Amino acid sequence: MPELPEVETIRRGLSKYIVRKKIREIQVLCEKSFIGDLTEVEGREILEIQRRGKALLIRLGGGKVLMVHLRMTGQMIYQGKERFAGGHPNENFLEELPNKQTRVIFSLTEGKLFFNDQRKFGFIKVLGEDEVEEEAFIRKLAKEPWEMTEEEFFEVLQRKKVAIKAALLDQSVVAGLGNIYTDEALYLSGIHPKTLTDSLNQAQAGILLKNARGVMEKSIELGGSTIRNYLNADGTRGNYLDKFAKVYGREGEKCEKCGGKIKKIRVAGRGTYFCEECQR
DNA sequence: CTAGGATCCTGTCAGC
DNA sequence: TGCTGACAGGATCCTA
Repeated sequence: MPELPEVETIRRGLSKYIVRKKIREIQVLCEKSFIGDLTEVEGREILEIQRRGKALLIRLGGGKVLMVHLRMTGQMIYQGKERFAGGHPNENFLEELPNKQTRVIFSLTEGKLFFNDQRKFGFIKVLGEDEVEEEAFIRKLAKEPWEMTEEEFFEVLQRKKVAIKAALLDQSVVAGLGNIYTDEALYLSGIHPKTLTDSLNQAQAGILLKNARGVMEKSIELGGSTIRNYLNADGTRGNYLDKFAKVYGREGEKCEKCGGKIKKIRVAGRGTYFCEECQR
């Protein structure tokens, strides 16, 4: 799924196009993708888009909120005079919509907003303003890397005894990291993904937190995985990961730092890339 | 507390 | 060409 940088990119991009427009009508093409009562949000104005970890909170008039979680393959695509697409990068960014993977369509006062989701793990949920903090996912969410001090991060890790990769993926430890940025941050920090959290010292924890911030900041600057960098200038397909990923998806390639081979293993149930030489 | 697996679902790719 | 299994940028739930 889209991780924090992609969700933030969607938040910023979509804000330009849909804030101050009204939701005229909602079509739910897949029941499980939309949780709640349509009629509570139809006719409402879109006031603001916020983000909490990997979740979007679309604030509406009347004290209603649409919580969006893209999970693995969710996408938000606005089509008005212009198109803005973000989330899981695939050809849906360019295709005529709706298509087979369209789950929900929001008709706005101008343009349409499509929620596409190949695997149907994502969802949009109607909440009241006062229900947001009680919502299960939001309630468990830790601070984002920028809101947390190095000491705080170190203390959380000290209290646990799990593989550091599993800890970074745990949204109650730190919010926003997913499978890619976790591998990248560990690589930059020279830490093996299976290292137990309580065996890291304070300096290592500090470096890791800084690298987690750094790698996501850089990705946000590049616009995450949006339509802008999904296409190369000549119209051919491109992978935005090529721009900065040092280990993710690079099994068998040479490590930039030491020339060692990049390996792929399984940690916390996820495919995990790392350099056997520099990450001990 | 932990690890590990299954689960939700669709699609693609490698290997036979 | 067709089949099969593995795997996928997430999170939760279950069992041992």
